[in-house]
Amino acid sequence: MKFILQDLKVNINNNIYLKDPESSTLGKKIIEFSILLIDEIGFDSFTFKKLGEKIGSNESSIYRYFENKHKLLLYLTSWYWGWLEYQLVFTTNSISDAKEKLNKAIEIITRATKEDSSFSHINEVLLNKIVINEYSKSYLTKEVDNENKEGYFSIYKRLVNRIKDMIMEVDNHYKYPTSLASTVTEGSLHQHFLKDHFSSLTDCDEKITPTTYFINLVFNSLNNQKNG
Amino acid sequence: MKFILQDLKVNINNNIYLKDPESSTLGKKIIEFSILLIDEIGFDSFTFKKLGEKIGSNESSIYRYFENKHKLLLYLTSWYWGWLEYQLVFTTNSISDAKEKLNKAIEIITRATKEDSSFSHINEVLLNKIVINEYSKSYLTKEVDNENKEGYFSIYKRLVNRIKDMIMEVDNHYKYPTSLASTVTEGSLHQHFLKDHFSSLTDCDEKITPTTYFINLVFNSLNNQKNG
DNA sequence: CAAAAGTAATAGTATTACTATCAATATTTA
DNA sequence: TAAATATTGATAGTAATACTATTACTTTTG
Repeated sequence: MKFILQDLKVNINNNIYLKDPESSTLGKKIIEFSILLIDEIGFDSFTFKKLGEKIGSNESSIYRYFENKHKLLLYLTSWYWGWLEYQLVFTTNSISDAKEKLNKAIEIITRATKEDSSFSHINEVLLNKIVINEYSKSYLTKEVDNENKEGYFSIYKRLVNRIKDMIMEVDNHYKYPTSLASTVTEGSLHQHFLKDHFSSLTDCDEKITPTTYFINLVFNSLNNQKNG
Repeated sequence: MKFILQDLKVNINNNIYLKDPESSTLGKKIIEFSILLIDEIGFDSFTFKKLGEKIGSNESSIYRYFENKHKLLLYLTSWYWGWLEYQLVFTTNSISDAKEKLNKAIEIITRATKEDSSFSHINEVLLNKIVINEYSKSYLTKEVDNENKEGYFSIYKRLVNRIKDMIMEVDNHYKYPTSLASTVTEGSLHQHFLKDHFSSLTDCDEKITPTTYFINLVFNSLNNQKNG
């Protein structure tokens, strides 16, 4: 898997950036160190000036790649969801049994990223943490409808849609496959957050993972005589 | 119900404010118009200066009530959850059947607020919208652990805990009552948001409400032979 | 080797997020 | 009712943020 992922280039809507960060050394540095810095100080305190200091570059150089830090967050999170989607498709592709396939899919989207694939400038473990802590901020804005129209969230939407399709493969009488898919995707981030900061609001801990919980939740709902 | 709610004073952790906004006319004006203004321009663009202009008061006067806008958001959302908790307790109190009780509880926490009770300076319909759009921002911060220790989220935690208890009353063998309770509470806000901005990520619309979806989700999981 | 592209440095603006001071006005209490 | 006290408003000021513009230097490429 690692070998194949080496050639992965996530296709990100090119209106999110002004200049493709993958196209230059500075661009890659911006991505690499923005992940480290956002993880370190949080997105709210993160500024292009601080990032510039960190990479020994000028603030104005960073502005040539991204209009503002919001767009950078959209870029990072899009990359993350694209990376997850790749794993999802790659891993579940060969599974013919619908239940087994869905089971694997839930596992992939709900697990914590534990290993940095280390071939690239992107630290996936930290990026996963950033998505848990900051993703909501990318869409809880007054501009969300415009940005959605522009296609800034299309990778995420495609991912949720894939889960929905797998749910329907298991039970095409279940009435809420889309909501269930979005509940698992977003709810997983939330359960991870609760585990780290509000342990009294979750059953998840070292033993019980969000994966365990969500697999149980989903399969309880599917092919269940109560759901009709 | 309205009559009783008239005397409601939600008990908010007094470290959230510098001076109790309920204690003066200006304080109440701050609460009343901050709800209108945040709904109008969003929390990110909201500033105390703009609020001051709106209520014909000085920026510095508002700073005497709240340290910053983050604390004001904590105040508003705490009030909202306290108000919901009151409704929950009041409405479910007399119900003896555990399933019926849980059903009613889910209804209360997942429904959209449609009517402003209009007795007070607080517009609950708009406040509900603010909670949907902005609540996550109150805890997705680097300060969350300290603020949690200070008790800034205790009303929310107590509410989720009440749902958890009701879930356990219905099925005390179910393994994830706390996660299910937090999934419903947070997931409900999320489904409402999706309904308004990402309709392709939810089955909820005018006909299917988040209430319908979550009641189905919860009762499929409880007393289900698969859940063991 | 010259042109083009990319990057850095500097400077500058408007806004934000406050703090401090003092005067004016209301309210409380002796 | 006068004095004391609390509350609010006005003004000013600071440091940081979120940019934009210009110019010059450096590297790549044709």
